[in-house]
Amino acid sequence: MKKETRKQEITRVAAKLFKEKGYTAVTMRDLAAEMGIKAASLYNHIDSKQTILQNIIITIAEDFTNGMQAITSLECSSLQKLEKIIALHIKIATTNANGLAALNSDWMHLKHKLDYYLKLRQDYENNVKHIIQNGIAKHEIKNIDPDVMVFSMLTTLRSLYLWIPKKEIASIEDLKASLTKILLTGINK
Amino acid sequence: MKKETRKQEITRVAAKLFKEKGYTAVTMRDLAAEMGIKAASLYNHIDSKQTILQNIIITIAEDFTNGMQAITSLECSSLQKLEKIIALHIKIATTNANGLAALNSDWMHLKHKLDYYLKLRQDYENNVKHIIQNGIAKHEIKNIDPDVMVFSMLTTLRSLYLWIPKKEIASIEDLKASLTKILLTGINK
DNA sequence: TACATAGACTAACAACTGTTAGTTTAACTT
DNA sequence: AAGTTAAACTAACAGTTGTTAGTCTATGTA
Repeated sequence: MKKETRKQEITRVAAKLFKEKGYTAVTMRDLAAEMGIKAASLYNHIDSKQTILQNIIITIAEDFTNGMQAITSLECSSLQKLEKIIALHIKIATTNANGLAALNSDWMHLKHKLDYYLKLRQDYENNVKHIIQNGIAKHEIKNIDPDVMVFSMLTTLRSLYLWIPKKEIASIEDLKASLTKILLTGINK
Repeated sequence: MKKETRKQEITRVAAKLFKEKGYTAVTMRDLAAEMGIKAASLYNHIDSKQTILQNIIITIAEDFTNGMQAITSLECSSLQKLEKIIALHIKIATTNANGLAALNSDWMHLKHKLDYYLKLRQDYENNVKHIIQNGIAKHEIKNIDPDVMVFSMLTTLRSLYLWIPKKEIASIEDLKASLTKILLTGINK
């Protein structure tokens, strides 16, 4: 566990502020004050406000993409894959709740990387949908509108960052169990 | 159906812009341009940017509160009440998707009415939780952590505004049916 | 016709925005 | 001891922000 660089510290603190007030509402002076320095000093470490947002969001989006890649290449049932997806979301939400907040609320403020982000997101959703469609075809999953299933499941999982910080670490396993039961037995055949 | 006043028109257009970019990122000049007038002219109709946000959010929050009050006073099973709650969310999301977006993303930018909003929201959540707890006590609902159930159900319902505008009006009834099945058979005993 | 009103306009404000330039200071390296 | 560097600082910039004051114009009413 290497010591955090100043740049990483700024990114982490920025994510926290973005979660509280949103990207646009957080000024570089706010961020500097939270770091205990002046706004101009931030620029010794980072290029711009925009690249802070980029770093936060793209890092997480790629975490999801990599996680999904691992899951799709598994040889297991659709339900088991969905279970892995739930675990992936819980993992990332516990690791980086603040960053997830920025991803969920401020992605539209991305500039250069907006299209890239949207592609990663769309690919991810398509993967979830294919897993569900496969499950329906193999009679593992109820024959309900797959779009509605994807929506219901992903909106819950995408909001975990709001929820997890309130729970103690010990109960994360319980959360995973409850959530799996709620999300999957509703569609399990 | 009375004709929309200029003030209502501004509120409606503001909600649309707030949905796209968020409250802070939308300037009064943006809003004026969308209305086809100059920023200063807006002030012939509204008091401030803040009161626009207030009107949007508090109106909807009170719609939810009133809807919940009607539901809690019903004499029916817990599952039927939850079904009514799903219907309430779909109703409001179809009526005012843009306003819901502002409520979900920009409530923290409320000033005078922030505490009032938070109270309405907390009361609403408590009501949902009580309905679920009652259902568990009466063996209508599976004995899973009620907090996780409330979270899962409400985050899905609160995100409907993102989803519904993509669907045609004809399929809203289908959506309601699918969503009820997904959300309720997962917890139904 | 005379008048009142609604609703647009221009001009301006003080405060705040992200960012740059140039400088200082304290800690490591040689 | 001398030199280098990381990382803070002050000062300032050009543009943007919400909002106010005062003015003009068309429409409806007496």
